Amino acid sequence: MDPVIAPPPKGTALALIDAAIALFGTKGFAATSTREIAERAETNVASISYHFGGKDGLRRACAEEFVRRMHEILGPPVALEHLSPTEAETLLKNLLHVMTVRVLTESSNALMVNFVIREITEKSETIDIFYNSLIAVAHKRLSMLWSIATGAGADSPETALRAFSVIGQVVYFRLGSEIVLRRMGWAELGREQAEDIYRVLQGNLDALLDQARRAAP
Amino acid sequence: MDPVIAPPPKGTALALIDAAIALFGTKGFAATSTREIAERAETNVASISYHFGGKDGLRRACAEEFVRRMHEILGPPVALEHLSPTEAETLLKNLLHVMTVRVLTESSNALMVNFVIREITEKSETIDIFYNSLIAVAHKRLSMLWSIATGAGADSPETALRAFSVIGQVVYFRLGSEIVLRRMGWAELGREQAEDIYRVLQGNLDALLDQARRAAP
DNA sequence: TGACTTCAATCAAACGTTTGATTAATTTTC
DNA sequence: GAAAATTAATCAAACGTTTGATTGAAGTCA
Repeated sequence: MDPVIAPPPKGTALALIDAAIALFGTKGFAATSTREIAERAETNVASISYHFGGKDGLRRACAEEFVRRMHEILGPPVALEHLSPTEAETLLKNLLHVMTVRVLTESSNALMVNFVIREITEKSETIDIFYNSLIAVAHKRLSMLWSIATGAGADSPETALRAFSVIGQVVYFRLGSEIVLRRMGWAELGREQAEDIYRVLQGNLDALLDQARRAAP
Repeated sequence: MDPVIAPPPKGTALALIDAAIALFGTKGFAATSTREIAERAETNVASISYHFGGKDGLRRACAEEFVRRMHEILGPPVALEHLSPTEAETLLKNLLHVMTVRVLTESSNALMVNFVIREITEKSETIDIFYNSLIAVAHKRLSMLWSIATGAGADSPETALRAFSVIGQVVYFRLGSEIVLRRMGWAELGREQAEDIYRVLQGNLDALLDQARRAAP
């Protein structure tokens, strides 16, 4: 089931992946030329074919690298079974905070998230990579935490959709940052602004938790 | 301030715009060739230069067409000043329902939204068109309704961010539909599924309204 | 007829990929 | 342990194709 885990790339291969993620994230896959990637990685175009078999192979390698880094951020899976509702709520808010602040402010993460969303909307073949080795896991964990914190069914469709709606808020602030900046009169989306956003999202989460607990105490 | 409103395109020009929105929405601007657009519009490539001055001009025309159609959907601006909180809440839910169902299920709208989000994340020059003639207006209306329904300050940063977070949920289900379909085990995102999603989003909205009213009655 | 629109044909530029040569380690052979 | 052979990696140059744009002729409609 689990694919063979290739060793993390180093040297030129890694430089190409870093350059590609940055460029794919800002301009999109099709709009980025192999020459541009090679130039940014300070190597020759032929390196792309040599290391990854071509532009598509590099795209796939970027997806795998993204998954690898996300797993580092998320850390090893925590045993959730014996958490109290209060503990689950704390973990839930921690998760939301990490997602909000790191995704919105760290430019490397921001570019990676841009890249992933593009891949998803373009229905690229890399979706399988993201889905199987990241999203399914992360969404399951989120649903589980929600379930423990509120008493709702962990596998109910409603819980699943609710978890997506929470993720969706964060993703939107990343994608629509250009719009948000204009509307808010912000010059940049830095730490301060991300905390402002988190405060609102945490308020939303509190409201949802309150409601859910009243419905299923 | 307001740009001169050109007459809505007809004939070949309109066919080109329709074809372009569909292709830009599914594959992205850079990945779509002018030949492909012309073929879908059942005309010659040269028509693009003739009618729009080039591929970039067609992109701009697509943005303007999107704004035009959105204004048709939203209808003429309603006077909001004398609404009761209950009326405002009803309008708010209507707005959310229209956004959710139409954006998620009508394929033409879905493609248009995809196109717009791409334009925004690519920081295309068309952002100005969307922002000035649509987003600023829509967001303001949403904030105003929220303000009337809850008593919160209409122009406070918190209200503005809250409005974005509500929009974000809908946008995410459009962009991430591929992921959502897999997780939910759905074969398609049709009317039935959109209503499922709306039920959850309306629940979210109810929770937010409750909380806001308790905070500022 | 005359203004508007569409057409096939053509262009230079940019695209992803491939090529053969070159270099510096690493392994094999005696 | 030195010489020979193999491998991994990088490079400049060129490949054939596709790109967006342009041209001048042909068609359309009032």
